[in-house]
Parts: sequence; C-alpha cells; structure tokens
Amino acid sequence: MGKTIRVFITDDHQIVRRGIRQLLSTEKGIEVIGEASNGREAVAGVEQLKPDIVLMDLVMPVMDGIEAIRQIKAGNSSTQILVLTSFATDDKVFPAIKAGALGYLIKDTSPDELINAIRQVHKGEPTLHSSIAQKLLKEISHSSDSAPVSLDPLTEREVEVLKLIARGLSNQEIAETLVVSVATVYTHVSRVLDKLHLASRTQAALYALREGLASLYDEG
Amino acid sequence: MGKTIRVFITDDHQIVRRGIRQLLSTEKGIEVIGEASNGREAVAGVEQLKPDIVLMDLVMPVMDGIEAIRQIKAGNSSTQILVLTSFATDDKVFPAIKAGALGYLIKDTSPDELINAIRQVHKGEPTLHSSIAQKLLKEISHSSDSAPVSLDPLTEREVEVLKLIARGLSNQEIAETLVVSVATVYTHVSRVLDKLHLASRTQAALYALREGLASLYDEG
DNA sequence: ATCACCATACATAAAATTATGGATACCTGA
DNA sequence: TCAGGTATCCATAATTTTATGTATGGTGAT
Repeated sequence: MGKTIRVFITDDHQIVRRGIRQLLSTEKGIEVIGEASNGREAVAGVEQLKPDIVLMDLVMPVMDGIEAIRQIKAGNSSTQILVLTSFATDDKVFPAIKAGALGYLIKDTSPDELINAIRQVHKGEPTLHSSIAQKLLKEISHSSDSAPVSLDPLTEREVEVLKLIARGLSNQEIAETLVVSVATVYTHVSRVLDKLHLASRTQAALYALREGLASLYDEG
Repeated sequence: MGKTIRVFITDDHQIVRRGIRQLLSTEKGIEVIGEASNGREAVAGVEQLKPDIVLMDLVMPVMDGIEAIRQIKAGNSSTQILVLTSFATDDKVFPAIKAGALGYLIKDTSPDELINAIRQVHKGEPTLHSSIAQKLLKEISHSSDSAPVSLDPLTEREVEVLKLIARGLSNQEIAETLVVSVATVYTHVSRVLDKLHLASRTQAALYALREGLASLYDEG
C-alpha cells in the first residue's frame, strides 16, 4: 500500500459533502482534505491543496462542474477527477469526460463502489458507471470515423438567451433584459434551436436544465 | 433527557441516506432505525417500525414524498415528519405542510441544524427553514380570510397535456399522441395556463418539472 | 325528468414564436 | 491592408402558440 489518497469533495449540498466525508472517514488510506460547494471554490481549493482525487458534482451554482474540471485539468496538476452526480445524460457525460474526468459515478452507487472507484481512479484507471460505459460504446459505434459528434458551440450571447429561455421568459422579456430589439432575440433563439437541433423554446429550456445552464429554482 | 429518538430516513440517493445516518450516529439520544428509497417503502417501513421521526425527501421515484406523508399521517401514528429536500418552492412547501409535515428543511442546512430540528419536531414543535417561514407569512398575509389560495385544480386531461408539454412536444404532436384535433389541444393548453397563472408553455413545462409531474429525464 | 355544472371537444382570431435575409463591426491571418 | 470568418444586431415572412366563443355528453341534485 502506498501513501494515503488525499480527496477533495465538491458538491453544493452540505449534507452530501458531510455524508461522503463520514463515509470515507472509516476507510484507511483515504483522507478528505477539503471541500467546496461550487466550481469556483473547487478550482481555488484544488490549486491550493493539490489533492490526489477530486469528487465533483456537475450541477452547481456559480460555476458548474464541467467548467471546473476543465480549469483544474488546465492547471496541469496530477489531480484526477471523479464525477459523482445525480444523473447520467449524454449531454453531461460526454462534456465531463471530454473536459478531463477520469471517472463518472451516479450518486446511487454504494459506498463500497465509491471507495473502489476512488482507488481505481487514483491508479489512473478510468471508472465508469455501467450505464455510462454503455452510452460510450453506443456513441463510438454510431459516430463516423473522423467526426465524433461535434456540436456547433453556442456563442456567449446565445448562451445568455438560452438561460433566459430556461427561466420561462418571452422573447419580449428577453429583449428588455438584454436591452436589444425583439428582432435580435428572434435571431438568437433561432440560432440556438438550429445549433442544438431542437424544435422549440420549451425543448431549449429542458436542454438548458439538463445541461445545468439553469436550475428549476433559479431566481426568486 | 427522555428516551432515544428513533429516526427513519427516506431519500432516493443512497449516499444521502448514508450521509445522514453517519451524521446522526455521532449524536447521543438519536438512533436511525431504518431507511427507504421511495415513498412506498417509507410507508411500509414506518408502519412496521413506528419511528418517532421520519426524514422525508420529496422528489422520489415510485411514490413521491407528499403522497407518502399523507399516507403515513393517515395511519394515525404518532410519527412526526420532517421534510428534508433540495429546494423550497411554493409548489412543494404548501402541499407538504398540508399533508402533515411538521418540519421543512433544505438540504443545505448544517448538521447541527438538522439535529436540532429533529429534537424540536420530536417535541411536537414545528420547524421551518427560515425561507419557508417567510413564504408562509407572505402566504397568510396575502390570502383572503376564508379562501387560502386554492388553485383551480387541473382536470385529468389537462394534466395529461401538461405532462406532454413538459416533454417538449408541440401542440400538433400532443394532438397526435392523444388522438384529438389540434384545436382541442389549444383549449387544454390555454386552460392549463389560465388555471396555473402562467404565461407560456415553457413556463408550464418548468412548473410541471418542479411539481414532479414530469422529469427532465423522462422518455428515451 | 330537467336543470346546473363541468370535462372534453372543435373552430377561428389574435399574439407570440421561429425562419430567413441582410447589415455592421470586430478579429485574425495572409 | 485586405479578405475571410464570425458575433451581434435588425426587419419581415411563415408558422406555431394562445385566447376566446361555442357545442356536446355525462353526472349529480332537486
């Protein structure tokens, strides 16, 4: 057995963090050295503490998990990232893996599985929940040789508009919020729908929620 | 000091259950005697174990928390219910309280607060997260003397339509699904929006998701 | 039986959303 | 500098969504 594995927890719910911490505290060779409740804090914490493993939730306020993964991996640390989140949709899995996560678990996994996954990822071996592995295989078999399903990325403005759509705003209201004409909003909305291959603003709202761009409980 | 408070945990995420359990295990005078991962299991477990307190998540598969609360309280046990969930929207808070919950906490509350809440609810005293208390006060002050904000309930058909809206279907697609004319769907959609005081189908979709009528991950 | 009520259904007009074409400004590499 | 690419913006046409009026069949009360 090597040295203790130093783990950093990122999740926006304190109870979840506490739960994981307690759960890992009974395990020899694993030590929780820090926590963060959003992506920004995680990036800062990881920079400072240089943990071996970061457990990362994806849907969080301030900065989401995927962006946090990207920034952490950009810091060329040896830190490995294990995603631990509630759901497994294509929309999240691929970006997370592409951003540099080495493992992807659903929160429903058992404590034992979580501990195994931490050890495995620490050894540099990928760890995927079985349903994820399945998705990946399907994805690979479906994609053509060279082009691995690259979606046209949304521009900054388009993302802004999408977030407002996901809050249930009308085009008129979005125009007022962004201080542009409705006509301009029409353009952005249409481009969002086109790029994401969606048929309506309602579908766009659902997409944004799944993607974590907005939450059902945003705004007051 | 009375007897030990016997607690039953209900949450669809094992890690959350485990977290709460560990968290409470360090507390003298509180004992976790059982768990359930959905409403149905909770009702059965409570019937059998007769705990003093049930910690209840609201959004769960199979049977949601509100229905479970209703059934547990219908069993005229002395069991008290403390809701412990991720979010606090009017749509959930009031039904939960009306169903018989004596406490309502957000998962973001600290371990100490949770423990205090359990002791307090055990004494029969209501415990509300501050934001909830605020909502309640606002609610009371707004409502007229006799009528406590009773929303016109949706008909069966209207709920069907709402669920389909929440999956991102267009009126045309809904019409095909339900085998009626689009004109009929127009009626239902308009009545749903009117009854719920919403401005668009997108808002209706968000409402349905918050309400648990549909999930972001429905359908294939 | 008949009356009132309401869920469901349909048609049509008004309003909002979506698609499309085109303009300007900015950046980057040649 | 200049060409090409692209993000943002606006106007207008096509389509969809929403509001409204109306009709029918079922249910429960009188």
